[in-house]
Amino acid sequence: MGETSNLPTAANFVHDVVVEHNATGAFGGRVQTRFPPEPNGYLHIGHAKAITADFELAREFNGVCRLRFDDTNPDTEDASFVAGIVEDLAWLGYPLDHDPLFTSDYFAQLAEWAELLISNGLAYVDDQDGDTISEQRGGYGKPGVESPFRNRTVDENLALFAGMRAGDFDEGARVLRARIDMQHENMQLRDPVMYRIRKEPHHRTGDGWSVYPTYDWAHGQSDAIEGVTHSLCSLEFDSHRALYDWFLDRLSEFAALPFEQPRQYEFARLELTHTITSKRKLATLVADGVVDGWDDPRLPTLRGLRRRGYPAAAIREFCHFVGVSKTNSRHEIELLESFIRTRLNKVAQRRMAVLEPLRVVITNWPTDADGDPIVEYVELNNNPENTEDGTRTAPFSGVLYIEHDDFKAEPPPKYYRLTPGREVRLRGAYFVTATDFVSDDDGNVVEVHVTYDPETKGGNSLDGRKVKSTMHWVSAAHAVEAEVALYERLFAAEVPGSETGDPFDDLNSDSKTLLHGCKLEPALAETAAEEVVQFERLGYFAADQRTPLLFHRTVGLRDEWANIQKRK
RNA sequence: UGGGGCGUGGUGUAAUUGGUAACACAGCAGUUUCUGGUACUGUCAUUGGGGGUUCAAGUCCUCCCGCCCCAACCA
Repeated sequence: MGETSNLPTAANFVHDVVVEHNATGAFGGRVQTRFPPEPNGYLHIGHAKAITADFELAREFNGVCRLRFDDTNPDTEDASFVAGIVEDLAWLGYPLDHDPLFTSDYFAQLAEWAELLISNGLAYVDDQDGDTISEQRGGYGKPGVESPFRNRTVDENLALFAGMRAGDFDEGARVLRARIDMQHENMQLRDPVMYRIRKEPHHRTGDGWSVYPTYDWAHGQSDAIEGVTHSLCSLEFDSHRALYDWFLDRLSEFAALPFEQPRQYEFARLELTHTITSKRKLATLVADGVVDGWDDPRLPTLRGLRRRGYPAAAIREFCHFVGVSKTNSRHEIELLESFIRTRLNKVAQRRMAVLEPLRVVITNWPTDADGDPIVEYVELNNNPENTEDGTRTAPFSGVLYIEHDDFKAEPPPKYYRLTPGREVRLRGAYFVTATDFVSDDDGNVVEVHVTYDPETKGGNSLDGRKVKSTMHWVSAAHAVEAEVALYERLFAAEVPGSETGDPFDDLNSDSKTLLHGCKLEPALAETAAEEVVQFERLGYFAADQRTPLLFHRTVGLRDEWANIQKRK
């Protein structure tokens, strides 16, 4: 987490609010936030922004931020998500220093407070069904209609709510509603539902409850119980703030709240181009097998990004840079990728790997007494950005693999690489000149013949002669075979669904390419699981967490040659 | 249709709170380079629109326009 604090100050209006509060003595200088996911899915990049906003705000003011599971809906929640979220949070850089909190731990307190509101005529049991209640709510600019059950006596309400709690009624038969104002211009205040009946067992409380608090009734009260001061949430809860305050205001009239009343602040959620952050839609992609699970490297889930090789620190830096504001916006995925590259450029070890191999024979390479090509070992830098990472050695011999794209029988304009008659450098080894090539029946080049200049050992010419390009290579006799997964954007459109309204219409059917028979330099066989290395000239690649010799392309290098080709 | 939020370059975020538009990404043009990588240089907006106040407005006033959110017993 330390790195983040070294970044320049980014936009954060909540930060400014806290500064203001501290200046005026609000909350006694205390800052407490919370990250409140519902355990009904895995965390994604959008959550990363909320997480950094919550945790970093607390950290900056020496406050505390705690994880609280907002588990008020037994229909959708699952214990496996609880564990997954805790794990992802730790990976992101926020390991828990406390047992996670659960809204379900406050169910008893919440119910007690609900009875307090009932006793003061501020809540009532409604026997109508959802459709009726919804109709009576009215509409924007249209008045609401009061429920015929709105004026039940306190005793009747108390008895009925007790019955709801006892499980006397079926799901949907009754709800507890706040008694506010059916004509309120803010629809949220038109007698919102506080409790509904659910018979589904809860992942923690089991069959202990048959009524469950709604988000609105649970959230502010949970914040108050914990002593949260600044309760951050996304923009769409803006209209809920009045309700958040109403509950707390009323409650504080009848009960002593343990802390000063928390306040809610809304900020814009993080949206990125070429991807989606809807939990429901991500779940659909997983369920339909469009991707290979929640940790598919194409997904914006934290576990997907992790598997893909995105460094947690880079994600944090990105979130910090993006800041906290109220403007609805969508960041270009390229910005995130630039943070990934910047970080990886500093730390990733350089290696040579040939993804689409083309056989190269050095026709003048010397042989030993048995007639076999001799083998030399060349020394290579592990990381030009950090000489302390030292060097390694790679075997070089008379038969090699180079990238198929690195040879063209007929070079296009501005092509610097190998082509008949041209001399190039094989990184760290020798200058070679293409003399000939072999094609198959379809005209595809299958082998290139070159001659090498023994005077250029190590990759430099004695006469100062320059070469246009330096290419990576792998010795055929020593190559380690591997699989490499290449990823493109999961969604072709910048804004998935912008045309048809359905994001899935913009799914890119070619988002994954699995390459077999890739040739790696021997040092790559020792790559640790999850380590990200740079395949020189190609990009950053992450070793799979479970399968050895499987690499995922994290992100490509910036590629000017690709831009040149695109322009044509 | 009522209420609320928001509009600065291709994208996102700034602007000492009225003082002459900054940073990053992307793009383009170059320099350096044993990665067409990195690094470095240059270039790329007059702030949704109109009117007003002022020596001075992205910042204040006013009218208009546009986008987003709210009528789940989801969160």
